[in-house]
Amino acid sequence: MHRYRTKTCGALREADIGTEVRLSGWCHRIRDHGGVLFIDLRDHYGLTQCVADPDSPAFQAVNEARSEWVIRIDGKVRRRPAGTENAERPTGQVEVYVTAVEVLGPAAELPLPVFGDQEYPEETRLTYRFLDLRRDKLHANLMKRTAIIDSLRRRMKDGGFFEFQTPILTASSPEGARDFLVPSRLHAGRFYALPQAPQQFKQLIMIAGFDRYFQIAPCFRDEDPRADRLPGEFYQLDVEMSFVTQEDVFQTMEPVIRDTFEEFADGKPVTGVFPRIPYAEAMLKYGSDKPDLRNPLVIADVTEVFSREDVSFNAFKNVIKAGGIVRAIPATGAAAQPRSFFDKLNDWARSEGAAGLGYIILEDEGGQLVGKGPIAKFVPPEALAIVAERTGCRAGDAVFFAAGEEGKAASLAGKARNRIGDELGLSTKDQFAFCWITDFPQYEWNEDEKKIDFSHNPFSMPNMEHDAFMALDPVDKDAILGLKAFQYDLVCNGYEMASGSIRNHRPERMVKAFEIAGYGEEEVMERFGGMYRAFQYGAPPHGGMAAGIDRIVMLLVGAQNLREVTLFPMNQRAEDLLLGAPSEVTAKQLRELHIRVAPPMKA
RNA sequence: GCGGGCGUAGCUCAGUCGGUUAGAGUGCCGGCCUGUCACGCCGGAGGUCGCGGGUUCGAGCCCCGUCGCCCGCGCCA
Repeated sequence: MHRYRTKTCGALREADIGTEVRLSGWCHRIRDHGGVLFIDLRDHYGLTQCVADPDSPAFQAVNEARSEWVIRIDGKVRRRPAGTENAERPTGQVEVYVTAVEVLGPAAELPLPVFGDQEYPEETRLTYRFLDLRRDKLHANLMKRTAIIDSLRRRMKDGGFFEFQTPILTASSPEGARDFLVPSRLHAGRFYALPQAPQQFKQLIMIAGFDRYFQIAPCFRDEDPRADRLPGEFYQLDVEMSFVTQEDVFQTMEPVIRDTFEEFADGKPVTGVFPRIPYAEAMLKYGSDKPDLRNPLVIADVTEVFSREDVSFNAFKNVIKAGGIVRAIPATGAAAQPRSFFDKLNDWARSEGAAGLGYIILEDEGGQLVGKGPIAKFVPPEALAIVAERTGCRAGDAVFFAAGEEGKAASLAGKARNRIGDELGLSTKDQFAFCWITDFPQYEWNEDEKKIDFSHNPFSMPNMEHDAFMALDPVDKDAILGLKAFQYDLVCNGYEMASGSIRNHRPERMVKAFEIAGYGEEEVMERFGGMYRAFQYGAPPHGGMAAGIDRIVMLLVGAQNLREVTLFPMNQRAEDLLLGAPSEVTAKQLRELHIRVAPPMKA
């Protein structure tokens, strides 16, 4: 007989009745009836009810077992007495009558119960992550994660992609986030960096001629986390293809993502053909470059309406005079809402730093559309009709207005759209609503530093014919800021799921692109010398994307936080509470690395 | 760095207007119980009310400070 087990705790069925088995696992629940004693023995595969009574030679030993002890039991499989079967468990028709017990690993009193689905504080959960991971929900989430990654990997391989491993110790890179640095022992004062993404490597792989690359790649960024952004490290499905247009990337990756979602969505609908929304349109209609398309509300621009002579609402007129805009957010059916609904949204807008959210309630009076509410009296019927037409609103609806500087008003309108949709229950939550956001601007204006910045990825290809781009005047701000790129995001339910671009693979165009953003040729050589050199020697047109694995899993298991789909996440302050990272190191280690610690001065 | 929420038994929480010895559930320990599967019943142990200071006859509760965690902002091409 095997030292520990002949069957797992999820295996026994009626067919096994009468056989002698050996099981090992954790004592999940113990029910002591004095004369008869039940232990639900748990392992990765399931639960098996084990029974002992005073006739069993193991009765005393079983009696001493406690929650989460790891024990081995020997026994005989038997049919449960009629009426005591448990239909909820695959093993529920049978039980094991215990004849021998060996304690393999006793457990102290638990700081975190494994049984039940109660919520516990993050700190406790992370400190005792190994216990937390034993719990049903988390265990299932992590298993789903591995299944999803298997599925993605299989689909990529079936699509003709090859999986490569790129370096983890690499050079500090040009991406926007802060790098994690690793001091070099052999080179005093120099540092490796952990990759924020394998961006340059995957492009070099294309230049090396491997044609189609993918990797389930760890990425490292030293930035503060959010519920949908893990501290420190996360995984991406990183993809790159040669001789492709943006359309090819969409055609290749859309089925991978859609089919994976359909496979794991438990029947929830998944977008069949992902709509493509240009960035500018997304900012107008949804006030965001990651719109939640489960929400049916569509924002409209009504700047023109509030500029009309017959509209006398000076608060908006002044905004428009100062170069601002007014956006209208429909609130379908909101006319029936109590006053507090409108006040709450207004208070929220103020808490977001806005002056407020104006609104008009649309009502029917004798067949005519009339406006109600604080600012309705400034908007005559003709103007109101235009607002109604633009927003698709009718009597019984309400319209909210966000006014201000263009970027701020659009973003406020977007957030208001989310809130209004939620408050009115307009979104069908149980679905996966995808879209591609396309035509991102190549550059954006950095107001703080009064300069032009790359708006997304410095390696992406400007959407402009080569000669025209090379002829661009770097000081022609309007032309530069109007320039679009072959740069795209994949969005699902308001989360950015993937981001990618067709790359700028011509060295002279790369230099030009950086020149526009204020980098001299020398600096480009210094910081991106490897890429620049590679582009000199026959670089194929190429492009790709990277999808956030953790976020995909989070959506598919319905979790609100990435920690629910990560084995050993760090806390909000990027600490590993279980193993104690980051930690201090010895003076010897520091000497070897030529490092001296200079702690911040205490005030 | 900033804003918000939280911090009371191993764990999840309650604690009224500032007033007796700080409670419940669960877990733990002991006892009873031969068919439970969130077993049931009886008893017991278990507290620096995050920490420091202040106001008060009296502080878990009020005030000031501080620490920790989470959420958001900044940040994250």
